[in-house]
Amino acid sequence: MAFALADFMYHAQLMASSRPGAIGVAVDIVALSLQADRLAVLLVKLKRAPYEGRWGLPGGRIGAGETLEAAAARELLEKTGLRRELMQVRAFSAPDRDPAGRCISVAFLATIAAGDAQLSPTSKYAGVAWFPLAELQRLPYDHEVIVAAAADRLRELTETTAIAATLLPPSFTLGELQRAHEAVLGVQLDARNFRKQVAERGLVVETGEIRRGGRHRPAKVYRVRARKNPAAERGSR
Amino acid sequence: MAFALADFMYHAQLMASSRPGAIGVAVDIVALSLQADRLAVLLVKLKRAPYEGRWGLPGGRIGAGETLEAAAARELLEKTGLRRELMQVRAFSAPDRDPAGRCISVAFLATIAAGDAQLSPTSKYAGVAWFPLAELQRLPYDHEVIVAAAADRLRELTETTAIAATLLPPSFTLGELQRAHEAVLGVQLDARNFRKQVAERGLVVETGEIRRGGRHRPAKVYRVRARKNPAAERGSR
DNA sequence: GCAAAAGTGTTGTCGGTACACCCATGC
DNA sequence: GCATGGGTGTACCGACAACACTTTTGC
Repeated sequence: MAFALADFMYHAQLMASSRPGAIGVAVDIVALSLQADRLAVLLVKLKRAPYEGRWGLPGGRIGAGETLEAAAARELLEKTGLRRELMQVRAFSAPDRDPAGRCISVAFLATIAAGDAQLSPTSKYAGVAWFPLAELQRLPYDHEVIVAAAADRLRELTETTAIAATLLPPSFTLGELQRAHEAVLGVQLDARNFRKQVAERGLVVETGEIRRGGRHRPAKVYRVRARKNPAAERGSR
Repeated sequence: MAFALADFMYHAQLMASSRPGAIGVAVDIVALSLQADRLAVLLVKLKRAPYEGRWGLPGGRIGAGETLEAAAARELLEKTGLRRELMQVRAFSAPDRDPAGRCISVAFLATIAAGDAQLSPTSKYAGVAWFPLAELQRLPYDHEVIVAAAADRLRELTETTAIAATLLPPSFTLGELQRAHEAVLGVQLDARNFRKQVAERGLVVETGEIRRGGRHRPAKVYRVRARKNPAAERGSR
């Protein structure tokens, strides 16, 4: 009986690993932040062959009872100590993307506030560091493509929402917000137009505080406003 | 013998779905088309427990050497005989979304031209049919959420691209294109503004043909223009 | 001739962009 | 006093929305 069971288990496992359904499912996290007013991505020293020791995106297999979103949040927490809402970017599934075996990966985007970017890596990872996007080295797996897709998504969102504020501390000046937008979009913005639009859209509200520092006029401090309802009427086109 | 094999398969499947690393990976296809000027989704009679016999999205596990995109294209081909480019929507991964065992699914959107909507189901599926989105019944799994997400994606794309033309035959009149946009967006459009914008964006070109039919003035026939480069300069905001 | 869809222009509004100067402070 | 970033208003333009009538055909 015991033998029969072991035999069954063995075959079941063979079936499982050779069956088309037995494909690894992982998440990769593209955590973006501002470092010296430049967009930077969080990379970790990988521990798994064949890329052990190289810098790559944090990530890993999803757990049995876990959604992809939960797995991504867990991985981010383990590697950085940060809890964040993550946005799905898309799935990457080239059969040869992981030389260690078939594994698809769903990429997630996380925005990290500048103040939180001081890392508290756990013992699990020796190295965790920010790398400016503009001068990114070659990355293992298909991580370069994933980073590019996530950055594109952030750009799209920045053009219509206040997501760039999540790259800043809870309160910030309009100058800081403008520099965040510029870093994400990769363009220079006109201060007057930028302020006008931020005001019109009602994305931020004044806190009443004033921040002074540097040899210049003090700046009003703002925070993001609780999301306005985006349900807008659609007109004719 | 046949019984033993079936029994073994059943247990192997149970095993596979209970192993942490062995999470099923599937695709679901949301094929959208126009039926009588209304947006409709392709559903098939499911064959797998516990929803056998119910209508649901076509889909299935991905193969060992297959990308998600290839799997989605294959499933669509198998169920409808149609070859189409598919767009990723997003991944759905609630642990309990499939009562038969842990399985994440990546949803794909396909647009089917009205002329191709005559189905040629293979013997593999008894039932394949179009269902108007507006009056969709309850669907098994999380298919309702998936359909909604795909329809949203189609709406977004319709507002900026000529994707709605892919719901039509290769050549079409502007009236047909307008009705396609209206069906997708769920609003009435102004004919003059619609034509003006289509012309300005250069999304379509005249074929030179004239289509006459019905007791009214004949219409010029158009086809989509090879994609204009969407690389546009970004201005200040 | 009449029903039915095709086809066509103008006007007002609004959002986006370009552009230049004064303000408050630290040094 | 000067360097630095904060803060403000106006004018032009292009995109979008609203709006009505003539054209061509089938019946």
